[in-house]
Amino acid sequence: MKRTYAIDAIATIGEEITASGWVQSRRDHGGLIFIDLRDHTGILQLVITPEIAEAFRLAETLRDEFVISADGLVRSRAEGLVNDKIPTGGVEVVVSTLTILNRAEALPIQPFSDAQAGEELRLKYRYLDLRRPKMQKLLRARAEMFSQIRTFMENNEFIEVTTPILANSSPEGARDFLIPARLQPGKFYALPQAPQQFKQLLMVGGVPRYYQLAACFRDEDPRADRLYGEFYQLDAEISFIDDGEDVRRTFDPLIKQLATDFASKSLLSEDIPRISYVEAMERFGTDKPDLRFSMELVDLTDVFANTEFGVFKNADCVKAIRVAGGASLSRKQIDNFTEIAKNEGAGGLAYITYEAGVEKSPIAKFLSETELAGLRDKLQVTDGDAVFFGADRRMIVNKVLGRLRNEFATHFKLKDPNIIALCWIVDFPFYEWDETRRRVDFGHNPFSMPKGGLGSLDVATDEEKLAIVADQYDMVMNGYEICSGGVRNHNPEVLYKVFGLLGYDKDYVEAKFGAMLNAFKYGAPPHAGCAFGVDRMFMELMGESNIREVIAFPKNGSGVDLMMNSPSAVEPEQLKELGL
RNA sequence: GCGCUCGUAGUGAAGUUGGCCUAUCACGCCUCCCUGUCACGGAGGAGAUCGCCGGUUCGAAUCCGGUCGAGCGCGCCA
Repeated sequence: MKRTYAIDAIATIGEEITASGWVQSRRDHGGLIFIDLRDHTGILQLVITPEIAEAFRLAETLRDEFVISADGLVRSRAEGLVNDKIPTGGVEVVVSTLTILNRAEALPIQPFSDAQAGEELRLKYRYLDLRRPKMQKLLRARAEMFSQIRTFMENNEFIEVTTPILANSSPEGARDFLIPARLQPGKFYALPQAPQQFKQLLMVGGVPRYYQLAACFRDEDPRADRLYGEFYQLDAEISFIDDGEDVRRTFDPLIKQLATDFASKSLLSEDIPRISYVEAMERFGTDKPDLRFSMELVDLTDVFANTEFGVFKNADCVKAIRVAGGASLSRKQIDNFTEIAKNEGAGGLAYITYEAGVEKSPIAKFLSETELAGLRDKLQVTDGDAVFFGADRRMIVNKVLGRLRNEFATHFKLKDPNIIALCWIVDFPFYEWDETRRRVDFGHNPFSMPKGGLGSLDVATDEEKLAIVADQYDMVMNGYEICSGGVRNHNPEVLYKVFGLLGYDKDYVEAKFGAMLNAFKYGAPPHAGCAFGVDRMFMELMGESNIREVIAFPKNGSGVDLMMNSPSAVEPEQLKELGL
């Protein structure tokens, strides 16, 4: 007897096989029973006739999702009995022995219905949800992507090193998950937000090229593109390089391969553009631009330098985006976009629509003919377009128009799901202005190298500090940040200095990063690296817009695993043992 | 923490300008019939305190207030 998956039955006509799986459906004709047997390869029709009395008796009791095994002869179906809708529709198995391996109660959700259950129930009964062909496909695709990544890394001489899950709390960054240390009462481990320090220590330890498909843990509120609690990174680091471009060039082929060979998408361009942070903010209003559509921000501050229109006159900066076909937007739709603009900090949303060569707008009458002409010229306006303005402080204008650019692209369906547009955003500012605390703070990773090294840090004013550029870079895929990396700071003097500029003294730095500073005293090579958020990248490559959809057992928005009921209370004895 | 949207049989939806709702439909579930179906078909049946609490009203699934839960966004995420 030969064990067979559903799809393999096609190749075994005339043979006796054993097929196992779930009952997808039972069609009981009284004197003849058909069973659709389902496994991960598809559906196989079983035929049970009353001549085989024992099998027939069992078949009459079958219900959806019973787990069964059937022995029988594979035969071609007669003319007219072929089912063209499934690959195995030309064959069927005449059952000689039927075994019920397990029974199933009536299901709380119907995984195979067109009307899919709500997410809450799908997560609670994830093991049923995972039986759907789509989820089976996603599980296998993720394994395939991981396999291609590992092959690529190994071909490029990276070695995988696993780093501790029980690690230290990191002072910067996200909220930590803390683990009480039983053997060290009063002290705590933390789950790593990323293996950042360990991978740098591997460089000091003489590992030239490290990678890891690393679990990372952050206790921050989730989003549609951000899982709660835990996620995976392709974490990598290379020693003896001091230029981020070397890292970027290393990974360009991998990401292109995943987009084309793995996900069967088209690249917007073979060459992956490098765009500076400042340029990205000016052109797209964001540091993670979706390049599948243009609709760039155009600076009109010059055009309106001498304007009489109050809103523009009083603004530091006036910019606009041209929305092709925007003149067709209804009043109500424009109100919706205005609401979005206001949520991003805009006072309102000025706009002009162009129809039959005439401006139609609540604000056109405040603008001179020269201004209107300059505007048309700079934005290359044609009939049917609409132009939307931002006028405020430069930072707010960029943020508002950047968000609107994205919303308009969604509204006008400019985000082609078959195209992958990649870019690297480079030269992030080392420091950022923290508006709430009214002070300069780290913009990103304090471990990255300021461009220009120690010399660049010889500054005093906040303005000068904010102008320092870090050798730090992100890769962006269709508007999602999928990678972040940098040339690391392997020089203790520079590390003291970058913290010093924020008012932290040597003792603070040593207390927080003692292990790494110590290591750097004994011969640390220059090194650089990056980390890809593989779950988010996988989501976009699969054309999904919710990251939980592509993960086997995700937690919900409140950090709860609805299936396992975690987190949960623990026994008082357990707490006592931990001294809590 | 804040904003927006949502919450109706096991599941997915309709009803939400108060009364015609004794709440509709599909799928699922239960009983019976049926030898070529494949979303099998046919006959019958059970199943909902309309998330929860309170209020307005002669009357609330529907209006109001509160509360709980979910999704999305903001804050947050070096």
